[in-house]
Amino acid sequence: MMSPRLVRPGTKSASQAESSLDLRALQRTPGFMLRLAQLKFFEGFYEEFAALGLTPATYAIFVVIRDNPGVPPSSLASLLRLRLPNLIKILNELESSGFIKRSRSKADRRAVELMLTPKGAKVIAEGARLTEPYNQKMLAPLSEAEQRTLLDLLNRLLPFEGKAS
Amino acid sequence: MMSPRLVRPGTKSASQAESSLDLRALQRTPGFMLRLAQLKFFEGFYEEFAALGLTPATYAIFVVIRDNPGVPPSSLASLLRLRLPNLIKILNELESSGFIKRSRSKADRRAVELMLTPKGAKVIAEGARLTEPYNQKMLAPLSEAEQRTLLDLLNRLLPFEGKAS
DNA sequence: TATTGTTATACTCTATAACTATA
DNA sequence: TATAGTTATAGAGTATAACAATA
Repeated sequence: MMSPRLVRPGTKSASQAESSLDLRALQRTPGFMLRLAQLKFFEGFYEEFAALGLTPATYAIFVVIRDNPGVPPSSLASLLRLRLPNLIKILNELESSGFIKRSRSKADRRAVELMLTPKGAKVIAEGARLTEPYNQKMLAPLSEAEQRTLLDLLNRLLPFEGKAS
Repeated sequence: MMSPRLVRPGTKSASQAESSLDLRALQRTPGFMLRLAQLKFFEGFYEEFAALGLTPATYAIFVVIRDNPGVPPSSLASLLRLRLPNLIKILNELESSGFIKRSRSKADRRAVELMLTPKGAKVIAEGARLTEPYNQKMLAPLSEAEQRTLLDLLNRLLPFEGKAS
């Protein structure tokens, strides 16, 4: 050991323990706080949905196809803010695993229509049952009214095509 | 061209135009909305701060070192939610570019103390002047009261060591 | 010629293992 | 033995370019 010091053992360093850092500037930085919040939600997601093999990306893909059967990959990509080639790679895996199927549009034979298979519908149905408890766990520090406010503010912040709920 | 149709030209597909998709489930999903919001802030950041060569990561690093001179890499990493090896790589670049300097702690010669050089201090000072207009631009759809509410809710959501403002 | 989907590929970000030096 | 920092490296996520089929 070294000479006696005023901070308790377990702190990182006498001069700059983590708990004594000045973080006020970052706490007032919305972009930084949004990043931390998103990391929290994604880490929690992997824990909660790991058993189903769902990732945040595949969860969102399943939900959009479920609610919009026949949606083309291009719409799905722009909606989820994924580049089309990156989405295609995921769709290839989901199709070869039997969760979705592709078919060619009769009206425009370039276009692809995406559908859930029964297997895919089953997975997202099971995932949907985990969604509420998961969201409640992540949002636990906020009251129900505050949770609604947060969601509303996020919706208003984003330039969505369709109007928010 | 094909036979007449009811939707206007320019829409993606007669059956599933983007603007007619049902997105309500995702809009009620906080993790998804947080991801979109964070993407918006990061894309806006790169546009606004590109001239200074700042990224969201280096901006945050500069701010924490500025407000906490001597902070060790390990504290910085856990604070910014970066893995230490990944932070070290960034610190190496920042040091060899002359923005920060490392020195060994006298009390514990394993520990490194990070400081801004005058060059680094100048960059973050210039960056700080862009911060308010940038945040206002990103948060424009919200009133000032709503902006404060959003920031407050995000702070309350996160298990911060130091108390929020 | 323009659009949809696809492949190939490169680049950034993130994660893990192992090493050095100091304690 | 444990800790702080560092290196090397692998993996995931994201980006652009180019091509095939269809309009």
